[in-house]
Amino acid sequence: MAKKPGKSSGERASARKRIFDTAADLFYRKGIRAVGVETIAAGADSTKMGLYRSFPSKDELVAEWLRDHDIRFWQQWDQMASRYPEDPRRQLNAAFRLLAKHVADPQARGCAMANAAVEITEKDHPARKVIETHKAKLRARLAELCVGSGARQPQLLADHLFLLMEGAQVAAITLGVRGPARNVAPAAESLIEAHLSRRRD
Amino acid sequence: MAKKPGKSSGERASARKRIFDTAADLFYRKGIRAVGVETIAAGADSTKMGLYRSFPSKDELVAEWLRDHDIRFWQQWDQMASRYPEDPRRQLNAAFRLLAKHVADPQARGCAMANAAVEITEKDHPARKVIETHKAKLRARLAELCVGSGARQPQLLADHLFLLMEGAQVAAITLGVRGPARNVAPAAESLIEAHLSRRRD
DNA sequence: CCGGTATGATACCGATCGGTATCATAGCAC
DNA sequence: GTGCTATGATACCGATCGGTATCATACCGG
Repeated sequence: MAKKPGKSSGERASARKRIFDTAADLFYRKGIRAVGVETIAAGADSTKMGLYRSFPSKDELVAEWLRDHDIRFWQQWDQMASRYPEDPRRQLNAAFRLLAKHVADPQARGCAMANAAVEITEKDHPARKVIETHKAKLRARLAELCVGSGARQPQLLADHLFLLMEGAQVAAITLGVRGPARNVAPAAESLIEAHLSRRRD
Repeated sequence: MAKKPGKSSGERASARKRIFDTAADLFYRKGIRAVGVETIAAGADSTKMGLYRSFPSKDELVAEWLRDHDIRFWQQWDQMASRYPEDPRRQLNAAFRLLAKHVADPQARGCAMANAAVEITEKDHPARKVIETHKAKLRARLAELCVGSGARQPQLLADHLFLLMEGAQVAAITLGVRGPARNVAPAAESLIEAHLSRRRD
């Protein structure tokens, strides 16, 4: 059996959890390659040896981080979707409101997955398939909602919306919260409407 | 006086140029932090010392690379624009065709500026203002064209198109040429049309 | 009390990082 | 020729990289 906190508040989390959380924070804020394992360990009040007792390598820690990000992402997504059951059009809308909220946070620095894809160029890095799977799933889920919304060309609309999502995240990095990123929701709305209205007649 | 090649073909370029070109290639393909100065020098058939005779630091070399990228980018842009004088609508169209061609190249790995923005998190890095200036200018030029095209809300349309551009570049990295990136041109067309047509009546 | 499990501390490994100092040489202008 | 400029070669610097080995200790369930 693992740890049962016993008393609730003052309990110190496991070294593994502290290291993982610190790594997640530093990787996202400073970048993967910019953060060394020693820095992570120190930030977690542990040591490099402590890190390597819980994770086989830095590369695997990175992959672990992104797997966790993927899980949390879809938890949020499903929770959002469950608020508008049987209404894919509203789910689409809610997804973009969620995204808009995220890119409006001055702390935010884009999408962890996409940023990792930029930094990691080795094709055999364990994080690469995590990233690709995540983004492929996002594309597919968008397509589902576009089908459900009755779009004329649902896969095409899904791709358009996908581009907006990715663009908003990177635009938040380069031009900040006052930049184009803050207009991502109305952009999605335009695109959706254009794809729902009959073409001309 | 500087180098006059004299005979045309077999001439070896200056060490500075070889180093610069090699750095540009490696930074783009492998990432900035993933490439050391020694690797650059070796790839240019020079030495680390040769690199530091032409560039004050790696950070400055990076900034120099992005400045050069900025210049070439706007040269291409202006050349494209000059093919449709007095027709901003067609210029917009041409810009997205140019982008579509770029993201269709399997060699491409997104936007050098945006990728650099992801990798460089130090706020005082000399490359950061290059990136920000470049992207702000892109946003402004798009807005000009949207005004000229008679959009109802030109700045808003410009931001929407900006998001598509950034999104296509990053989507090309994560999901490749067969991913959503290849549909960026029709996405732009939808957005433009939606902003040009009267709202409903 | 005993024995595992988790953890910290420290020292170490070879490799690479960005950056510099020094010496030699090749070409070109005068 | 004499210089000056550009370049290569090599050795070095302290710092950090990812990763490991070893020792000690603290806790916790039997």
